[in-house]
Amino acid sequence: MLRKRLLYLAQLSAVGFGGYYIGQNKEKYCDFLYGNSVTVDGKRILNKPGLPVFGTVSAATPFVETNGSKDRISQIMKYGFPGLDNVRSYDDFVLSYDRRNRVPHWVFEHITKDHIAKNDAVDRSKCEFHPDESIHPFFRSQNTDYKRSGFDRGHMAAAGNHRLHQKHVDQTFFLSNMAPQVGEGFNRSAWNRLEKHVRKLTKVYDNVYCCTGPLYLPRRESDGKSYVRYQVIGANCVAVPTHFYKIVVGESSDGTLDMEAYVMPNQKIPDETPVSSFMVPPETVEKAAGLLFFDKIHRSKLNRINGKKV
DNA sequence: TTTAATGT
Repeated sequence: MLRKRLLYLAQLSAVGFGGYYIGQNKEKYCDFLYGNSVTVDGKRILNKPGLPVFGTVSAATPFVETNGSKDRISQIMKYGFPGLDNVRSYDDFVLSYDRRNRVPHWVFEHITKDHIAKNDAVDRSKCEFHPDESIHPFFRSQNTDYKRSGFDRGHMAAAGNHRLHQKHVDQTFFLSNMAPQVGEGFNRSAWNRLEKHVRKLTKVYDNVYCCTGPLYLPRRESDGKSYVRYQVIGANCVAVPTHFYKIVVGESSDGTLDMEAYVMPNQKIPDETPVSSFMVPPETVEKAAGLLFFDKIHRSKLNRINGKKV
């Protein structure tokens, strides 16, 4: 049974990332992206989202007081930490900003029927893209960075998920919520279809929780070595991600939870490609992004992952 | 329908 599940996950991996290499070899180019188990004290543990194998609080967390060492920490860090995670809370979504790449690390949304219902008081065409003044000017992206770059200012928290108030949609137009996306064939089609799929989940689930962000995946080059290679645009060198991920949890009225995870390459994707072909095991995204998603979810509440009973 | 850029 376990063997069968591992095989299933391996197949999903091949399908999901195959999109990046359509018609090319499907050879693994970075083993850690595909691993679905970890070794702790010599024991192999199958990764499962929602199972914080290592605990959620790092031993290096600067705010944990142990044996009166707090004073030492404040001595060392007297003149400030170089960075924490730059979390920004807006009225209807939350994000963590990647100051190095001038795009989000992750964007979190809670979506219900109400949030996406038709609302004449809300008009997307009134919205304008604005630089986010809450980001330090060194790390802030500007409209000029995107202008004539060939890339769309692609929403991470989708405008269509925030139709409760005009103010909510407006806030999704901060450039801190954007990443450069291929326009035709991606943002305006395949990625848009994925966003619509997520909105449709509110027909099935009372509550939908959605985390979205960029990935910079390594690929094998002709010398046989793996490199992470991505374009940067504009005077502020805004990173063009190689891929984007979306991890969704649907919560039913009885409290049971279903999870779906997707990775799509930031490139023109044939229109007929079904959204489901971009499904990947959630832990694959976690390893690639360096993030843990929904790690407060208790295993007993998790019903399905990517449509498969767990 | 929703996703956007470009040129005037």
